[in-house]
Amino acid sequence: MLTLLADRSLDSLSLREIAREAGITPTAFYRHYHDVEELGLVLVEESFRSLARTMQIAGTHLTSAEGAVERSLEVVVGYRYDHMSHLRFIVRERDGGLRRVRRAIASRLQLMADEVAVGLAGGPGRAGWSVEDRRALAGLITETFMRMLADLLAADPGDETDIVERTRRRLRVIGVGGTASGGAPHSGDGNEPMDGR
Amino acid sequence: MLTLLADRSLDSLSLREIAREAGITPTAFYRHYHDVEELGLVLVEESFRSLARTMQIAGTHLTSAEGAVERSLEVVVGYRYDHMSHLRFIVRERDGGLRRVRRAIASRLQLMADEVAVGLAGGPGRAGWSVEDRRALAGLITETFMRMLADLLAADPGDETDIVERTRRRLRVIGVGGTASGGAPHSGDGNEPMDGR
DNA sequence: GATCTCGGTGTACACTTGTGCACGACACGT
DNA sequence: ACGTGTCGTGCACAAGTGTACACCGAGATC
Repeated sequence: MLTLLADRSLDSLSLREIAREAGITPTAFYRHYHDVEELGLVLVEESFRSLARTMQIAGTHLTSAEGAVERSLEVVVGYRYDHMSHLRFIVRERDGGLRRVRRAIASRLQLMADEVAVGLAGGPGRAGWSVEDRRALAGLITETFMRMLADLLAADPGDETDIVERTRRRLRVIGVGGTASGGAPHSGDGNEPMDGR
Repeated sequence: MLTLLADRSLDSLSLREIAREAGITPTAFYRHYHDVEELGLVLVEESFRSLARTMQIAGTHLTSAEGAVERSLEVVVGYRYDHMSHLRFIVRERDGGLRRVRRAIASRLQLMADEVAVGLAGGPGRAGWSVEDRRALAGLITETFMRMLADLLAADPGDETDIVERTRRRLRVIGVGGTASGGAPHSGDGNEPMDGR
């Protein structure tokens, strides 16, 4: 089933195609789901089980100071390999799918980000932050990761390191992982003209 | 045509539907485009003309120090009303559409973000930043705006102010618009209720 | 004036689509 | 042993699909 969704959106799939892929007659499909939409909602649940866990782990990694970005990047990039189909489904349907599927995804993502936010509470240099600011930060982090994952799915293999590198830099600019104080992006780790000299 | 795309993805549209909407026979469609995909590419160009301009303006607003976030938010939120159809198309097809359409969108977005990056160069407190860091910042900003726009399209009217407020906070956490120095989110303004703009 | 090209038409064909209906196999509580 | 669900099948149908083909009127070009 998920192989069908590899390069087609859910609402462009016909019930018959799905049934055929499942090795089943179209009528038998009705026994299980009332709708293609209903199938979609089930897939959302299924997909988020792994994604939420991964993001949680990546988030807590970001609370430790040094090498934080690296480790959480590893976790998320690894997810991309292990759960490609689920990921692809979420990424594709998040903004494009049927309305109820979209809504389901949005609410799971919200939950996911909030979990990351509580994980962030223990982090260094963020003692004085309000709850809302921590949620905003968690939102930025998860969105940045989600963007990376989406880009990785779309890219051909050669561009992967560029994408990861870009994400690394964004995280650093957000102020996580490098210097505990946040703020300007970890000035001084070379590799760029830095136009200062 | 764009009314058709209001709640359907491009690759779920049939050539016949499109032709019907255009008041034309299916065969006549071939005179203009070889493919539905080709139509999609044209729509991408068309849509980005306004979006890129808007984002550019919003970006340069962010370089001025005080009230910066407010003004650029106004610009972007305004865009959502004026070019809803184009926006909807981009948001939906960005991660979900046909491969070539997706690619086209990705490259336009990249260009757009880079324009924002050069606009950012003159900003306060970012004199020492490297080119790459400025690009990362611009990427974060445009992604944050794009997310807001996508969420606005999906939300029902009551939630709009929440979404805008969330975006405001994210921008502040990124470090634009408030204190010139960037860094921790505008610390020192009491903050829990945070009702003041 | 003849000819060409462009954007349009209508018809046709072989498929695919969602869904309704009648039916079969098998597990299971009584 | 027997009803009763549950999950499957096959068949049928009207409607919609992409695309091929032959044709047509208007305007430019020779």
